[in-house]
Amino acid sequence: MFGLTEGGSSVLVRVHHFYHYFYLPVTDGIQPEALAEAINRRLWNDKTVPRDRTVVTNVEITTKRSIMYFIPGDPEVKFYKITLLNPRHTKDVARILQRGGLSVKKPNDVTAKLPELPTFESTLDYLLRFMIEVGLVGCSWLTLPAGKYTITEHKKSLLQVEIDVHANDIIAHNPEGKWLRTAPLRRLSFDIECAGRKGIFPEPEHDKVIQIANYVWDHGHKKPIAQVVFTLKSCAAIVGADVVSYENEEELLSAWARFVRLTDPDILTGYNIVNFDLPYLLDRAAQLKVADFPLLGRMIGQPTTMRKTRMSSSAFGTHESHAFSMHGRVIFDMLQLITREYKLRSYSLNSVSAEFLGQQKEDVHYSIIGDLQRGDEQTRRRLAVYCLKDALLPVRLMDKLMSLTNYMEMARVTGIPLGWLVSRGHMIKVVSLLHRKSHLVDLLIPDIKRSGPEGGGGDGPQFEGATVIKPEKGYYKDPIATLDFASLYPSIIMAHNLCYSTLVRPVHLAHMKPEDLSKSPSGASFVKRSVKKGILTKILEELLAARKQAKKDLKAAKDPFLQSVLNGRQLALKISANAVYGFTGASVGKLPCMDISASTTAYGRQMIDNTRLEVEKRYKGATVIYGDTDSVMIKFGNGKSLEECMRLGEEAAEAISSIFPKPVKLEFEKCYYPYLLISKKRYAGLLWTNTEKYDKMDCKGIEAVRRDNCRLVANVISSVLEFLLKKRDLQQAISMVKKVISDLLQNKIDVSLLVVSKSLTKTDYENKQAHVVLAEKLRKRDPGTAPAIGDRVPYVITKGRKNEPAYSRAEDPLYVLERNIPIDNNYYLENMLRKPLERIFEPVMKSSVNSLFVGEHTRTISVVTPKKGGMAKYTKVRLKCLGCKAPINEGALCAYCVPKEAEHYTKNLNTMVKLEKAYSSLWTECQRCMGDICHDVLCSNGDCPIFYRRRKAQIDLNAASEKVSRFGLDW
DNA sequence: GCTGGGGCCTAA
DNA sequence: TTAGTTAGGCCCCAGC
Repeated sequence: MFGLTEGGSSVLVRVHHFYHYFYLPVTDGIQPEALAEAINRRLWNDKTVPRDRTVVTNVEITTKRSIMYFIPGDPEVKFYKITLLNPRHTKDVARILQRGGLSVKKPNDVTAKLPELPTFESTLDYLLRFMIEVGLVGCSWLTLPAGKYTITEHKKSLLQVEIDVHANDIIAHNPEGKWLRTAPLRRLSFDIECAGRKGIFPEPEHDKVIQIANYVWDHGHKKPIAQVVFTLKSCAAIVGADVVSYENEEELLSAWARFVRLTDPDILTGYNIVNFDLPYLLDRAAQLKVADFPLLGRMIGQPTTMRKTRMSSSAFGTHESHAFSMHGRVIFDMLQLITREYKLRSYSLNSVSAEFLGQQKEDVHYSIIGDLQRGDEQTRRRLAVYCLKDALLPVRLMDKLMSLTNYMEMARVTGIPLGWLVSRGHMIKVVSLLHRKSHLVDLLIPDIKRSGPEGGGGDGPQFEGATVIKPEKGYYKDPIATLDFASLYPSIIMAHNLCYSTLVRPVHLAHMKPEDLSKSPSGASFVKRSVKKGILTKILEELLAARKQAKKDLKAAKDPFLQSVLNGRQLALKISANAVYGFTGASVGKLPCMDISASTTAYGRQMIDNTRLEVEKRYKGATVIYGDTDSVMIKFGNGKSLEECMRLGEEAAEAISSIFPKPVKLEFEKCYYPYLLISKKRYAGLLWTNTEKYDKMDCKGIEAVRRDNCRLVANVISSVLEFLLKKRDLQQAISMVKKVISDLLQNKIDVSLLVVSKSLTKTDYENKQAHVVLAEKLRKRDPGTAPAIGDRVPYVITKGRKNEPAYSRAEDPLYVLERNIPIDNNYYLENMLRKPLERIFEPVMKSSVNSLFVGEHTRTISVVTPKKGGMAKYTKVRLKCLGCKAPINEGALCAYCVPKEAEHYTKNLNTMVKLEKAYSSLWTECQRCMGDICHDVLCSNGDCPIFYRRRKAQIDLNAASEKVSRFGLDW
């Protein structure tokens, strides 16, 4: 175990005498010793282990029950507890028993062949088994009593203290009271820069690592311990940071690895370090044969290794990733964390920093990095400042988002180690909770057979889900009350005692008293809690009780650090409670049980139906206009005031709650007033929780909150909704839309607002799609920077050739900007803006919605000649007179316009001056953003609207000054 | 021009 | 070696 003492010294605790084990149901007549011998012999014969090795050290008979099914009379069952010397062989031993055919000697000397047998808990991780048995949860404190441990003399690790202890002597503490606070874990945040060949994205086989910037910052401290940047070649001094320069790359790498060992962080962080910085460094060091570089872990002489992984889940999507063996340090990549926890349009460090920290960073394109490196110590300093910022931002994000605090609390609440929260999915949390609770009451968890890839699983839904009430679409000027079931699925599981351990199989139903049973609407039977309380019920009750307590403590807490810990805890408890239902329904999981999940949703469907009936029965003139899963939206009648609506909602929630079993609770939470209901899962309204002032505008499922359209659409829809709901001014909404349409058709909209981004989710697609086709195109342009699976691909739709399909007209926004490729404005209007606008205006407009899209404002302005494709290739661009656009051969004006030269010249000059001003103000804005008004702006941040405007301004300015120069009046 | 299904993303 | 669930809207491609 790696950790810290109260005084802040780092400690490695080496735990001895804890052996892994699992269970097997007893076969009559087979003695434990004989079973142990048979298994060991089989392992020798199979040459799994050499003959001098004893794998199974002990088998004993214990009395337990399986967690699966309630059996009439709830009889105890005998199991062999099979203990192994080394957990590594658990799988081999379990497999021998599962397959059957093991020859075991009976006491009467007859040899019996074991049948195929189910094993129990052999897949439980050894580490988790240890923690459960000792009562230890992740990120918690433990005591080693004086005299019960020894301090190791010959250390094998980098930690300050190394201790040997017997597993039985460890005293674990619940993270409460005195043990609530967390240890000040040391974080090292780093970022690398690399460059070599011009214009090519760096590859570790060819391109050097030129800088590594670092922040060492203990969690909970106000200031960093160190800010260090390692550079290749000299670098001018940076105030507040240490600069260490090397002439040779091998030395640089070796020195950084030494720095890691010296600062010895508990947590390694950064942005995309898992899939870029760390693999790059390890590959590069291998290439250069820097032997001591991989020694980044805390165990002396144990190098860090890396392997590629591919994780996919419906929750996180598919991601190709890397796994590292780095003992004693948790790799906490902020990119990974943020993609998991937040749904954003873009996950670039820039965009994420803007979103959460309100600050941008200079985004230096990789092609410029090489030039800065090849310059002098000043340009390298420039790069180092940039690199340091990239190392700082991840720590800032971690603190701002409370990521570490929240994750540590999640580790405590679910009992798993911190690192697992980053490297594994949601299921492991429930597995841990299930094992912990089961262990206390002698229930065993079966190892379920893995069905093959095409086995039991399959693609479609495995059971019926929730009800979505058919919406009465429209715009409601009356207040709409919303009633919600609080924690619906957890409360159903508790109310009906749904659990693995309470499920009764059909064959046993006849042997049970009917009054002990309840049958769910989906047909499964469970025993009532008076007979046996389910494990899931217990887990959920404890989670919810703990959450109540955490919220209470949070209110009472004065210290902001403790407040954040407690807030993290109540959040973790809520997430964990909600994960239980999903776990039972995860068909490819550790312990799926469709009877539980299908019953849960079936009860839910019944409850929402009943709620609706009750509301409409009890309140004359009330209608449930919509509802989804756990909520109903009620219109109590015409002309009701907000106060009345709230009072009725309150009353209805209270009254109707009583018809459901405890702890189910229907709550009145809010009113929508006014309310726009577009369709199932799509609505918007002003949300009121008091009668004084609305809380906010709430949008669900509408384009304004979706990430699969461009910002222009989201912004316009948001504004329209604001006009309609807040100001209730249809005319203003209409004129705003007309203005946007007019701007769009006249090319006045920023490219950044037209960028669409979609996730690349797989490799083989059936149909062609814009983001997929573009990703392929980009791969051909530059394989190094092309989007990978799991990335979001940004694009704009260009004009392209005539009749060219939309998917092949998608183009990289930066590419479009640089080459001045025309954008298909009409496509944006007709295919992206029109339908969403129609859907929103339709319920509120008396006249035809079509009027929005015809008229003066839809006049198109002629656009620049396409530079590529179409006929442009074959036509030579001819000069045109700047006065009357007549073709001319040279100069600025045709013969007719020459007399007015002074006038035309002044006009063009004024235009140029105006553009110059616009450009320079954008330039200043960028300089301000990068925090340096003395240097060139190097930023090319594809997420920043200013960047697009600045580039566009530059292009326009160049065109204008080109025109002015054609007059040949060089002053 | 219509329809079905793939794909994406969201609600809960 | 690993992955929480179903319901549902809507855009676009592909095929007729």
